[in-house]
Formats: sequence, structure tokens, C-alpha cells
Amino acid sequence: MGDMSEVRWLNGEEQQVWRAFMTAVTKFTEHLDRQLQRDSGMPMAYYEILVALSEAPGRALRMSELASVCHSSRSRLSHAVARLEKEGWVERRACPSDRRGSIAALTETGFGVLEAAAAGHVTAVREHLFDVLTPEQLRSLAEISRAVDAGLTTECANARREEFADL
Amino acid sequence: MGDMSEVRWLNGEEQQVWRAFMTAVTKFTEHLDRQLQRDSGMPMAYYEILVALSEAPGRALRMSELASVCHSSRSRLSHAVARLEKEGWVERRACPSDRRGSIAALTETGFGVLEAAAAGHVTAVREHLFDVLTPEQLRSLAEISRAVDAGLTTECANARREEFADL
DNA sequence: GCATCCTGGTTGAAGGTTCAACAACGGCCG
DNA sequence: CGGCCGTTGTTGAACCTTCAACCAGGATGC
Repeated sequence: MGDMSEVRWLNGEEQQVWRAFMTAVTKFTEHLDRQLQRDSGMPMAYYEILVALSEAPGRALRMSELASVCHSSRSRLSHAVARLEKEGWVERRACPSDRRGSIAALTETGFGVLEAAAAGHVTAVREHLFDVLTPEQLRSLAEISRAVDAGLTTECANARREEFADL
Repeated sequence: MGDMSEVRWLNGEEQQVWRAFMTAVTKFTEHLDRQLQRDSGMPMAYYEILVALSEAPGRALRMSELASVCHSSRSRLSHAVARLEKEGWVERRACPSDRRGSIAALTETGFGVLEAAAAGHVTAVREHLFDVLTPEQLRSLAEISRAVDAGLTTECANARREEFADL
């Protein structure tokens, strides 16, 4: 925890930016989530798991790698894969090199479901993100995203360093 | 549903922007949510309810208005206020002008909790958003947010129009 | 007045996420 | 080998969100 003695509050203009940003993100992700749920019966987090698997060599990945690719916790992934397995979209295999390991593999059925879901999802993304922004704004959004991501990554590194400092 | 016969897929560059954006948003909101949960015992959605109430005249709002301010469904809000009421941060009152209505009001305790939570939350927002972006990028982010929001708003209107068209 | 429809709000069940606890395995060092 | 620690993955409970169903009260039309 940093020093809270001098909080740099947001001024009026900053608040406007902040709220506009949060509103847009909330509505946007909610829209995508609802679209996928309605048309393909899965939330966006599950769709991204299928995408990650489909792009992996052999359409299979170890759970821990899958978790890191999807920015997901192990626990969440474990629950999610359990559901995807019950649907018959993914199957679990033993990992030959490490007996702790578990490998999630996309089934043919799962690949088909993903192919069917992709069209609607991509269309929604294009309509509500790419089509409403100019090329200039898109470039800017990419830069902004990378900057925010970088800020969070170094932050996590800092947090880890502080943890060690406590010991 | 629109015509899916010619899906305009994302090219490589577009995919990069898309993934960078989603990664940044996911990590960012997760970070804020975790910070609030850890330091103040509530998720961000609940924090925003308290904020909305604190800014309303008399620190009270009707449920439906509160829902629209917070971009929340009625159901979600109902559950959330139930929890906030159990904590003693919000109380429900009858609405004098409409006997169906229910009014959520921030308690003194709730206001105190909000004040205590605000410092850490605003600090996190500043560190991971405002501090990592240039003034130019912030202006751009505001424009982008407004454009996306507008795109979703007209889309909702279209959806509603299509609903009517079906009848 | 009354039938009808719409709006405001709540509820319960089902599904998703988080957190803490745990079991099982690998790696390392004595 | 044997003890110890870090990693991998799962589990169950608690919590949050969503969805559909529902009740109660206003609004409209006859």
C-alpha cells in the first residue's frame, strides 16, 4: 500500500474522461457478452479459451499456459474447462512430461462451435469498435492500451518486490 | 440478427489492436476490482452505487434512476442494495409519490465507508490510467469512449426498432 | 368502474468468479 | 535417499450476475 496522505483527486475534466471511459467499456463488454451468450451459449471468457486452444499447436495447451494466455486464474480456468468438457467442446489429457500437468484439447465439435460463434462475435466487434473509430483513433487506442498494460505489468512486478521486502 | 453472409474478419493489424485493447481493459478493471475488494470489502459495482447515491440530492435515489445512472439492470441493483442494506451502508425508504417505488438512501455509515474507500480507489485510477497517458492520449481516449458509447446507444435503439418490426 | 397493458421492483434458480484450502508432483539440497 | 519448498491443478463455499417469473401499482381506453 502506498502513502495515502496526499491523494491526487480527479478534477472535473478528469472525472469526465474517467466516467466516459468506464461507461463505454462497461456497455461495450456487456454488449459482446450478451451477443455471445445469446447466439452461442457461452460467455466471452469461454470463447477466448476456445480461441486460444484453436491457435495452439495441436489445438491443445497445458492448463497453466492456457491460463496465462487468457489472463485467467487457475481456479477460474479449471471451473471453465470443466464446463467446456461437459459440453464436449474440450477434453482433458494427461501431460506426458509432467504428471501433475493437465492438457486441455479442443475437440472437433468444439472447433465447429467456435467457427460458428466467430462470425457473430467478430461482426459485433467490428460494428461497435472498428466501424465507429477513425484509423487515427485506432492507432491511438493501440498505443493507449499498450501503455496501460505496461503500467499494470510493472505494478505487478513492484507488488511482488514489496512482498519480498516484507519478509 | 443481421446478414452474416459476408463477415468482415479482422486482419492481422486489427487483431493486434483488438487483443491489446481487451488485455488492457481486463487487467485494468481486474486490478481496480481487487484493490477495492481488498481494501474496502466491496466490488467496484457496489462502490459506484455508493458514489451515485452520494452525489444525488439528499443522498437518495429511486431504484430505477439509480439503475440507469449505474448502467445496471434492475435485478442486479435489487440484489446489490439488499447486500448494502445488510451492511448498514444504505437504507430503503418508501416512495411518497408512487407506491410501487422504492428509494435507496446512503446512511451516515455508508458515507463514511465511501469516503474511506475513495482515496485508495482514486489513487489506483490515477496511477494506472492518468499517470501512464499523455494529455494528448487522454483527450483521444475521451473521444474514443464517446464514439463507442454513441455507437452502442444507436445500436440499442436499432434493436428496439427491430423488435417492433417483428410484431 | 373495469379490463388491459405497462412500469417498478423483488425473488429464486442457474451459472460464473473468487478465495482459501488442499493434494500431488517436481526440484533442490543436505 | 529424505526432507523441504515451490508449482500445478482441483475443489467447495461464498459471493455476484443473469434470466425468467412474478406481484403490485399506475396509466390508458372503453
